[in-house]
Amino acid sequence: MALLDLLGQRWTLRILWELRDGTPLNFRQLQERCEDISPTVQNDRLSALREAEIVEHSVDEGYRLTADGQRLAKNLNALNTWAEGWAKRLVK
Amino acid sequence: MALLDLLGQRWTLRILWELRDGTPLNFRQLQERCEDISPTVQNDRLSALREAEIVEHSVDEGYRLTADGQRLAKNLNALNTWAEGWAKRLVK
DNA sequence: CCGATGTGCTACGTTTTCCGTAGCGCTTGA
DNA sequence: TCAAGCGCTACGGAAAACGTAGCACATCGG
Repeated sequence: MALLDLLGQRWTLRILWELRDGTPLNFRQLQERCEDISPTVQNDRLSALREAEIVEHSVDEGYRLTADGQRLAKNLNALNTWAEGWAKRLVK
Repeated sequence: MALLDLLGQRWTLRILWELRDGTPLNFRQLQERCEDISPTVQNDRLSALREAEIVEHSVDEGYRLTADGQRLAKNLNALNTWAEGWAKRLVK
């Protein structure tokens, strides 16, 4: 599972999470959303995601998911649905 | 998303991946499956996953997914289905 | 032309995390 | 009694991430 190597790095999932709804974000917008990410790591992750053709960069719009990336994002949404129920059960 | 903090650590996804089919593994078996994980980190992750009630430990059987964990694992399987097609597209 | 602003991105010293190896304390079976 | 297996930990070195500052470039108003 090469995917696990990619996703199992700090911030990778978070970046995909912030891009999941399809609206493009530029470098600094993404940085704000991710709150405490350093630009160094952000760029590392974006490079890897672009290499993997999950994220693409348009000069005038910013970073956004590719078609593949959007399919992946759907899985993240499913994951989130699960996580909401899980979080409730944990608190109780 | 507290879940992302948990999953976005090295080895966490991999551990879940190795436990996904439901058969329990003990500490050393899991270590073999994960190949290069150090016991320190393995124990850190297992502790966190047990805290989150995603993984549980039975003395005579080993580590296995909880009911919640199995629901999570289904999402991982879906992710894997996606990843297989994705990997093919990348190579071409 | 010239500064102000916004872009993606990088340099670099510090901090945090992870790794690798060895081995502990405990239980079980011969 | 003692060897083997269990979960797990100590600890020094290596790797990754962080935080801050700022670069090079493009655009736009004056």
